[in-house]
Amino acid sequence: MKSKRRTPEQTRHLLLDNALACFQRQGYCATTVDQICAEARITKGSFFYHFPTKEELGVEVIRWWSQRVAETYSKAWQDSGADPLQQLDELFSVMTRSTEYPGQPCICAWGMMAQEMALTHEKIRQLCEQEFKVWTQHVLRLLEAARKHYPPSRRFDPERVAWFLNSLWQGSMLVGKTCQSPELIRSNLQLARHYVMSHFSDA
Amino acid sequence: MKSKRRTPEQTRHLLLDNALACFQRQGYCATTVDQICAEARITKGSFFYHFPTKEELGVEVIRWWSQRVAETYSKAWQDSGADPLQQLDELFSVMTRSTEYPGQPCICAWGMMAQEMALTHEKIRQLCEQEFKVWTQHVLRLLEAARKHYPPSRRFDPERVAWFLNSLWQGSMLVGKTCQSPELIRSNLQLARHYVMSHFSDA
Amino acid sequence: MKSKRRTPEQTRHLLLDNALACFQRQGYCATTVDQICAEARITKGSFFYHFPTKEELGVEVIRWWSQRVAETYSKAWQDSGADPLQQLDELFSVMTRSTEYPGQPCICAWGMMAQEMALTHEKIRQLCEQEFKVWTQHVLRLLEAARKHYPPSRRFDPERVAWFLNSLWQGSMLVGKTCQSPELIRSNLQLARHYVMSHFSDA
Amino acid sequence: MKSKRRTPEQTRHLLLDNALACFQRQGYCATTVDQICAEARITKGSFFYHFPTKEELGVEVIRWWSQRVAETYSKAWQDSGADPLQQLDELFSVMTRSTEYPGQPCICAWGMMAQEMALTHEKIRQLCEQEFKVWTQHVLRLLEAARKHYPPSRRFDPERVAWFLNSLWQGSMLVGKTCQSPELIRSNLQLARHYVMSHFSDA
DNA sequence: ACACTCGGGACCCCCCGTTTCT
DNA sequence: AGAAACGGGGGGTCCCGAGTGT
Repeated sequence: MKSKRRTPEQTRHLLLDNALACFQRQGYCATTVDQICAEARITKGSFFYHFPTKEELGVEVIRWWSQRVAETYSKAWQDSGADPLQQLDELFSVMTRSTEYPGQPCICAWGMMAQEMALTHEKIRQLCEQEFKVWTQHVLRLLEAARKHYPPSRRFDPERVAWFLNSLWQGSMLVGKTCQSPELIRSNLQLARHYVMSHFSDA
Repeated sequence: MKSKRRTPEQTRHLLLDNALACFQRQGYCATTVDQICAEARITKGSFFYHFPTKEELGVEVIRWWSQRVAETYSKAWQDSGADPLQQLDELFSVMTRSTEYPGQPCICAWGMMAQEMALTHEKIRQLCEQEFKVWTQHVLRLLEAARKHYPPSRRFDPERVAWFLNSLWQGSMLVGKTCQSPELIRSNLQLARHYVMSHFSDA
Repeated sequence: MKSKRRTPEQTRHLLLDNALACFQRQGYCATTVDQICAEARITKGSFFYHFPTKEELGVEVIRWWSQRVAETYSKAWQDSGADPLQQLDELFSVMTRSTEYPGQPCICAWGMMAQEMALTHEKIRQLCEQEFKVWTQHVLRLLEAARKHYPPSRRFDPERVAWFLNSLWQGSMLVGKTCQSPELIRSNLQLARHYVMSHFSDA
Repeated sequence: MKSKRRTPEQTRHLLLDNALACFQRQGYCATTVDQICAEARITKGSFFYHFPTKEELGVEVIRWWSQRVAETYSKAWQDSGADPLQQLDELFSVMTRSTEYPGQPCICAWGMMAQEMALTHEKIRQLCEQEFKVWTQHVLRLLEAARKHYPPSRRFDPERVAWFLNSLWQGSMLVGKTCQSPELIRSNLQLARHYVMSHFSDA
């Protein structure tokens, strides 16, 4: 009863992990299937058994990243009945923490894929749009919960604010990477946190 | 004594224009030298006369874009002695207006190049970083001028706010393109404008 | 106690049938094992259980085709003691009839395989040569029987005439397929029939 | 004043020559672009400068072969005012001679391409059909001229006879190659020659 | 014995960025 | 400036075998 070296699922995960890393580093187009295979120590023949085309891999990598995101934000997203402002705080904490991995810059796979392919690969664009929407929806939910529990100091549209945060977050990662400055991202997050909190009369 | 159809400079500009358009649409890697030449109706031999390598073209396209940006923002950037808050307003107007070209999405060449190449092409990264800094510096100058003329309603670091705006702007274009929603960008700009103005007691 | 859907022999026949059809349509090289399996609704794993290599399949397909040929010509080939000229007539009838399947052109698997592989796959070549010889031998036998019963109107070598017929038949299928004209094949067969018959003083 | 090693035309001819040889030996599908390039000592980059795709090369090879055929048959085809029967004789001589190159079997590129691709590559099929027609037309012209000058010993349709010869010729090359017997081809040609001549009362 | 999933590597057609020769 | 040539991959396919189950 000897076991194979890898289960098919492990092979698939290996490929997705390495593809994700490559896409985050170099982008989709600059990453070759050969490179992914080499880094995953898997042959191309095997690669194309699991994924029909490179583009389909791109789709799957986006979904793969969505899973990671879900895990990362799980504490902030969960419908725990906790204090909404505390959950908003947790949200910013999660984002801030993801800038603190030493050595590797804070990069969103969705943003990478979307930037490169939004205008040329409709399917990818739609998928990224949807993921952005899901992320925004979570924030929106938190903002609405907060507004219910804390009298807003002024009128505001939670959905617009949620998209504002989404955009700021994507832009921060882009600029932060370009300037090699995680601090820049954290600074932006602080300002954003203050901006968001200022909508609620916490006192 | 027949005159040439194009001066060398015109050829160069033609290539830069077409390369810029391609890079904005598809990104750097997905754009081939052939494609640029075909769209510019210029031969490859001629291309490599004007640009030693594709990467060098990338560098020049970034600079080319910088020129366009300078023209676009000229009214907001200029040191006109005008009212700083009015100039800040003009700044947001310029950005908003650039989302209103029908048919073509609002895309920043710096952001495109930076997203794809920041981690792999050091030279490009540095150039983008610098362009970001220049842009931010202009905003910073406006914010400081405004703070001088209008008593700030609260303490704030103009530089951090300037980078905040830069990031939001980049992220808005990225997300707006992905969601095919220029309105989203404009909404973000409105919120950002309000956020910035709220630092000054305008009354 | 459920019975299997297919016996091994059925599986094998299914593969041979589909391979034959593919080879006739596209030739050996252009046909992939994948395609054969897909059309036969059998997995590749199963394929390589029944045939060690693709080339070996080619060999078997040739034999498979020989069986069909034997059945088709059975009435003309059989040593029935019938009138030789009538049997020669039957021979031409069989060939003519095989051009009349509507929709599918008249193609010989031997000719397909031989044309593609005679110079590169010695084993295939030998097999095709032998099948050609068998076919020719049958015709030769008929010609000799006819010569015995009907005084030849002139001297001729039955073996050479038999090969002549073989070649004409192969060439007719080739040209007929190319010109999408079964009529062309039938015309050739008519002329050939007349040519053959002219050797015998039918009285 | 040094000259280039090859003119572009020479390069093209080199590729066509080698491709033709490969196609005749192995067929279209089994021949790889790499192989052609290697045998022509030309790089792949250069190959695809001259031919957009392999299939387009196939088309050009057919035309290339047509040129050779035209040269080979020039004496028989030409409208020389010579005796038609003598020209028919020359026709058979040309064909017979082409079986006598020692070492290399007598193979027609049209027949090779048509056999492999008639049912799958419509463009190739049409081209082969047309070449077959041209060849047949030449024979037809000779037959009609002969009929005009020599009282036919019996009624016959020259066009059908011409196609008959075409088919026999193609089939002879196919079978002759398979049986490694140029003699077989020559025997067929002799019988065919006699068959054709028997239509005219030469005496 | 028979069937199927998964993996492996060679290589196929084509393209890409680049250089060389006119 | 441009036509032609150049290699080195790029994505994808192909034939086949190893391992597992029935």
